[in-house]
Amino acid sequence: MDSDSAVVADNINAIEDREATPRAKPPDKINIRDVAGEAGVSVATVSMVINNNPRISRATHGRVQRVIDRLGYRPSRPAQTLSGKYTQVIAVLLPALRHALADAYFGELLSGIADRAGKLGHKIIIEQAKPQYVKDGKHIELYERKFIDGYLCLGFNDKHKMLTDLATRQFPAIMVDNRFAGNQLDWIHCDYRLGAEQAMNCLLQLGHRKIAMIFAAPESATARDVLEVYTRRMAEQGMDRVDAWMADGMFTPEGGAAAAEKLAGAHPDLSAILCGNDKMALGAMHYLAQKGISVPNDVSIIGFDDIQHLPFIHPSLTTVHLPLYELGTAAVDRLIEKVRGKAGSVTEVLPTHLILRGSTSIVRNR
Amino acid sequence: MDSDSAVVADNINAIEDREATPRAKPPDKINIRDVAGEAGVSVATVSMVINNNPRISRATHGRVQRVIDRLGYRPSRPAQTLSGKYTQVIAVLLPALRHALADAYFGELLSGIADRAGKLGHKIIIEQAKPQYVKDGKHIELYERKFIDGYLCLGFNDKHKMLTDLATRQFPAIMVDNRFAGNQLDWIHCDYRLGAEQAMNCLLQLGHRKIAMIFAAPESATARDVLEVYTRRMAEQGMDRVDAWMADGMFTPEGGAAAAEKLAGAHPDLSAILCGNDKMALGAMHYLAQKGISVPNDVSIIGFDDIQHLPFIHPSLTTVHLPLYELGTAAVDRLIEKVRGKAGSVTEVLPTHLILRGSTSIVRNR
DNA sequence: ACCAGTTGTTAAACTGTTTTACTAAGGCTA
DNA sequence: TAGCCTTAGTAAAACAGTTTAACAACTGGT
Repeated sequence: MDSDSAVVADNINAIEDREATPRAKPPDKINIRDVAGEAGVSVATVSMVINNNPRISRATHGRVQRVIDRLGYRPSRPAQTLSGKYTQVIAVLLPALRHALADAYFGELLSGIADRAGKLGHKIIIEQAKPQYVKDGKHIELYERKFIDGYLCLGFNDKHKMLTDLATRQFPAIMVDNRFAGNQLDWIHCDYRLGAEQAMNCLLQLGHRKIAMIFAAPESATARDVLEVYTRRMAEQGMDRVDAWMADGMFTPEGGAAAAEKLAGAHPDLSAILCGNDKMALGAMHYLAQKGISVPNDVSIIGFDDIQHLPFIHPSLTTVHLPLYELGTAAVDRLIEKVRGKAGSVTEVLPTHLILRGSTSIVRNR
Repeated sequence: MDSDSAVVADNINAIEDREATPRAKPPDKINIRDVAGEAGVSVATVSMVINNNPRISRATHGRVQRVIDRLGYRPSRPAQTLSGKYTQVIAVLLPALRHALADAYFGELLSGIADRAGKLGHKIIIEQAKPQYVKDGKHIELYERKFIDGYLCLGFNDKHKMLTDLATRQFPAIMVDNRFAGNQLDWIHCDYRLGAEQAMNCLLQLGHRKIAMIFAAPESATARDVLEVYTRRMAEQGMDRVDAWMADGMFTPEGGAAAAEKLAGAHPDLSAILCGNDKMALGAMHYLAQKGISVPNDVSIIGFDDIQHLPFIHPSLTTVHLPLYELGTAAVDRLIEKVRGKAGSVTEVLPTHLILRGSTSIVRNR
């Protein structure tokens, strides 16, 4: 009977299956061997077709590619990584700031990074380096367990000692928009010096001399670049004791407002304020408006960043444009080159430019 | 002598190594076999130690663990993934909005997702579903090439047809803070109906009847939930033709301002505006302030989201708090359960609550 | 006709882990 | 004391690719 022979067949199959593939695999999950069998070539050939190896002839390539398409075969990334050298994943490390993932500055950098990485067939993993995270050595695991090929470090400064972990181990890593103490790490950042010169040129040419500065995070090298230019340009104008003309605005609008209050209180005759970023400039403008001090008629304001989508700011903000998106794309390029061993040490600077808008005007005697 | 026998042993090892591994491997890269050899156990035992398998005795576990620590061994994730079932990575898909990565709403969701995923030993990959990305089928590759275990979809609505690709293939995926056409996908979202009821209760109890609404994205199910409650509650008050009381604010402050202008023009007697999110509420308030219309004396405003860090908003905004952070953590939990096969279909709602601040007050005859 | 060189393809080794089936030893019951 | 569970550990197969040495089939030169 059919059922009998079926049983026998089943038993035979069961034995053979036991020998060949103990657990039956779902037939829809096809691998490189299936493709090779179907195309009548070896797995090596299929692998070479996938990777566009020129050793394969056009004819074979086409034939195999057709089988791949027909079967809907997709190479397993974990297998490729295990066998090959790279993960095609890069980590984006952020500091433990509460709203880092909702920030215009990081958002612009991340857009550039994500777009470029995607275009180059890389994925990005985003991690926030919270204290416990660092204590557990998760940032080291990331590379050592072969999750990633390398790191992009955003928003860190000299205080973040965990970066030395990456430096001493020689992991491929690039600091984005900053430098790290003693150049232990490769870096690429906007030309904050140039930006500061552009801003100071603008204010000085408009006749301003009593220029205050709202800075933030002096533990960051690029922030110090700006401070240094500001200090020098002021000294050139005979203003030697600038310390009383500077206040920390903590990178936030509220901090900017508080700093503006402090500065305006100490120097009622100030005619311009240079701000370390747009958010602090926004806060300063808000404070001045409340006090009935007109921007730009009484006080001129310049920011840094040129963040998009500042809603309803009046007057519009004159600012130093930082090419953050381009910085993100360039950082990805440099990191991948570094991973591939094609790059020596990376130290690169991207030019800024001033965007003249409504918050600056010629100085007026007050 | 000891040194002699050591030399002999070395030679034997050298020969065996030559046979086993033709190319010399860098000695710093140690694997499970090295650990097994050093500890005098099989690789299986080491594997079981790593994974805390109870089959291993306390004594052996301790001995092997010590070797692991001494050698600084870290299991290779790609190898674990290849051999095992899971990648321990989840994809966060975002729509192709220009500043999605700099948005307070997404930022809060992402924080919850990132924190919870990290705590559970998972990594997150963030991808924006741009047209070309979808056309290339990258969103499908992500799962089929075993980059990830599953998807969290943020900010999508019924218009995003690419989600059906995930649904038809039965990939583990959860829509976060929305539903998808015909419930093809699992979802978890804030209780927008409840939020709308809370907001309407508030306004009605304050005596408001001429309540306008600034909505956005009616192609989104949760947005429709709010509209539906608004329409019903208005109808209960005898207000049947509400269409003229509604305007699309596009989720942006500018859109909110424009919508407020349109509504205030059509209904100079309106006494309150319900806004689909805080950003549009902000825009509406800005427009009203410019027109000399006082909030809340002349017009009450209620928003949705309770986004943090709205700088210098006066009066402070009464709003429906959405538990976005918690939603993010819950979404991760549900997705991982689903990946592990521990969950059936996921349809979950998280309660909202009203935060009463300064932008609402009792109605006043105008 | 023979040898060298080029081209295209293959077999086999290798990547680093998990898992399953098996074994040996020890303890318990009948 | 034989028989049967447990317990703790091992050997080997599987996972799904890449890489390389070797080889076969041509081509061209002498």
